[in-house]
Amino acid sequence: MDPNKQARLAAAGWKVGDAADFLALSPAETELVEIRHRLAEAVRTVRAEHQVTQAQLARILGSSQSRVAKIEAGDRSVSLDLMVRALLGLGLGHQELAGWLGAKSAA
Amino acid sequence: MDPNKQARLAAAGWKVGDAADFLALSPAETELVEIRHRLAEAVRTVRAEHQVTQAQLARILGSSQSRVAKIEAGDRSVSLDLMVRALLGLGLGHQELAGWLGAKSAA
DNA sequence: TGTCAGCATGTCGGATTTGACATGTTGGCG
DNA sequence: CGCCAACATGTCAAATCCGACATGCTGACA
Repeated sequence: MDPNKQARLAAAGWKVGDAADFLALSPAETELVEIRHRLAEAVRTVRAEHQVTQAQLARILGSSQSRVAKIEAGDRSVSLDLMVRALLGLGLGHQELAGWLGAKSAA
Repeated sequence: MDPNKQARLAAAGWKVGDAADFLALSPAETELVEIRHRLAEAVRTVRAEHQVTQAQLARILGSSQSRVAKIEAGDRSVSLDLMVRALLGLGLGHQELAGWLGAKSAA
C-alpha cells in the first residue's frame, strides 16, 4: 500500500481539484488517523511502564487528568502537539518517538 | 519563572534554574524544538525533491503560501499538526515520517 | 532596467484546542 | 457493603492556531 500511494502523490503536478471531489478519506487523512492512534497507544503504554497515573502526567504537562484520558482515547479535541508533548513529558526523545511512529504494530 | 511551570518541572523530576532559566530549556522543551526543526527541514527538502512550490503545497493543504513559508521557517505560530499534515500532503507515510524524525541529522 | 516567480514576514478575524471542572464508571480493599 | 483511587466523558471560557491578505525581498531573464 505504501508504494502505490506514494506513486500517486509523488506526481508534483497532481490536479488539486481532484482532492476536493474525493469524498472518501484521502491517503493523507488515513495516515493522520494512523499516526494519532499510534501516539495515543504510545502514551498509554509508556505511562503504564513508568507507573505514572493520568493525574500525575497531567501535572507534568500542566494539564488535567481528563485531558490525558482524552489523549489516550485519541479524542478529536486533542492535537498532535499535545500528544507529542505528553510523550516528551514521559521522558522520550525524538528517536524513541520515531520508533513508536514507525514500528510495526505488533507487541 | 511561572510558579505553575516550576511545579510541573519539579513533578517531572527536573531541576529548576533561576535567573537565566530562559536559556536553559527543559529536556522536553529541547526535544520539541529539535522535532519542530527536523519536520521543518523535512518539509523543505521533500517539497524540493518533488519540485513543488510553496504555493502549490499550500493548495494541496488548503492553506496559503505564507503559511507554508512559516512551516519551513519553524515559525511559532505553526503547530506540529500542520507540519505533519504538510508532510503527509507531500505523500509521506508514517514510516517515512518516523525516518525524518529519528534519523541522524544528515548534512 | 523592468518585471516576474518564488519565498519571507506581519497582522487580523475566526476557527480550533486547551485547562478546568462536574460527573459517571470501574475495580480493589477492609 | 461503603470507600477510594484511577480512569472516562461532556461542557465552556480563554488561549492558541489557522487561512487570508498585504507587503517586502531576491534572483533570473529579456
